[in-house]
Amino acid sequence: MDAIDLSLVELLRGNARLSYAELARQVGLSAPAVHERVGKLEASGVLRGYRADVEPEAIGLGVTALIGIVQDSGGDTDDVLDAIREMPEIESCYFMAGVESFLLKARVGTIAELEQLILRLNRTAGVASTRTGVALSTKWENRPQPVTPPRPEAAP
Amino acid sequence: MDAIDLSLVELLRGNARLSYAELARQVGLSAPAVHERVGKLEASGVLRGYRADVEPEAIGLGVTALIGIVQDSGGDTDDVLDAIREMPEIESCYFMAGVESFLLKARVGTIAELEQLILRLNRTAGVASTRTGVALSTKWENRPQPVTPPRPEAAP
DNA sequence: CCACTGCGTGGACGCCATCGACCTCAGCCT
DNA sequence: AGGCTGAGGTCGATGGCGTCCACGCAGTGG
Repeated sequence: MDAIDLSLVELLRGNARLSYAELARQVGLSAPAVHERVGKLEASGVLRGYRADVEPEAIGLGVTALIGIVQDSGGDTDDVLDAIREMPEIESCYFMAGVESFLLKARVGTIAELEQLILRLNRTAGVASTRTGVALSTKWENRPQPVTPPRPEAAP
Repeated sequence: MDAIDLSLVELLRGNARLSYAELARQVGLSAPAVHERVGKLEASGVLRGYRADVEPEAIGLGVTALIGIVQDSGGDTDDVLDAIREMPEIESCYFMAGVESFLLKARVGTIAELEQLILRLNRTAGVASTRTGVALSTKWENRPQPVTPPRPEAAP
């Protein structure tokens, strides 16, 4: 992970469809060299994939909600997690410090579907209660941070 | 936005680096036809961009926090929004129903940086208070929903 | 009936991805 | 010192891909 790798990651965060030739020009290497570096970044898990950023409303997902989950005392966290994982509407899942064990981001088409989702969550074994807030609008999402300050790190 | 467009969006959500030729094979059209369709989807804002999905720890962003913002009574929402927008650590920003006007997702390198960020937010004009929860781990994030059920919609 | 428009195909051509051969340099062993 | 070795780069070749253009083929309105 040197400075060139960081540049590549940065460039691909901004536009994942850049060609290797274009990346090569930007970082001042040859295309095969960039090809190999990107391959290694993928293999090492730094680059986990490439996703199109889609306008949610365009694909029928106009309702966004943030849902906090309070666990039953004695409930198994992994069981709850497995149950949540089976719900495709849950786009993100964070395990949190605090009273609420999980914070979920869900996207559905309608408020009625959100209601169904919340009912399903409340019915899930290990879930004591939920608290959901509806997003009136998404101002932005997954904005890539401009640069990576070279954080001091132990050399391998 | 017909079924083929939906397939293209779906395919690109799964892997934004698929070639037009590969997309063409998958949807049963020629490469130029796919090229044109994708171009129109981009122009119409359905496809907003293509992002590499990066392991945050790998680029020095190991701390994730969710922050709720309560506005001052009488504070201007847009002013608060503008201030938030200037903070690069805020990756997502939702305008919410409820006591907290905004729900932010922030990523920073260290707890110390998070502290600084929270102080900055509390110092921002129009912000009455903040409430932040730290994510102990991110189970998953921005998982693409499997398919889009063809939701009934008014034809333009 | 015919022109127009939208949307597709097929062909052409230059650029790109990718492979293999080779180069260079640093580190290390003898 | 000298040479081995491995990492990581360039260069050149080639087959596939992106992209432009001309054309075909509905469906539509005058």
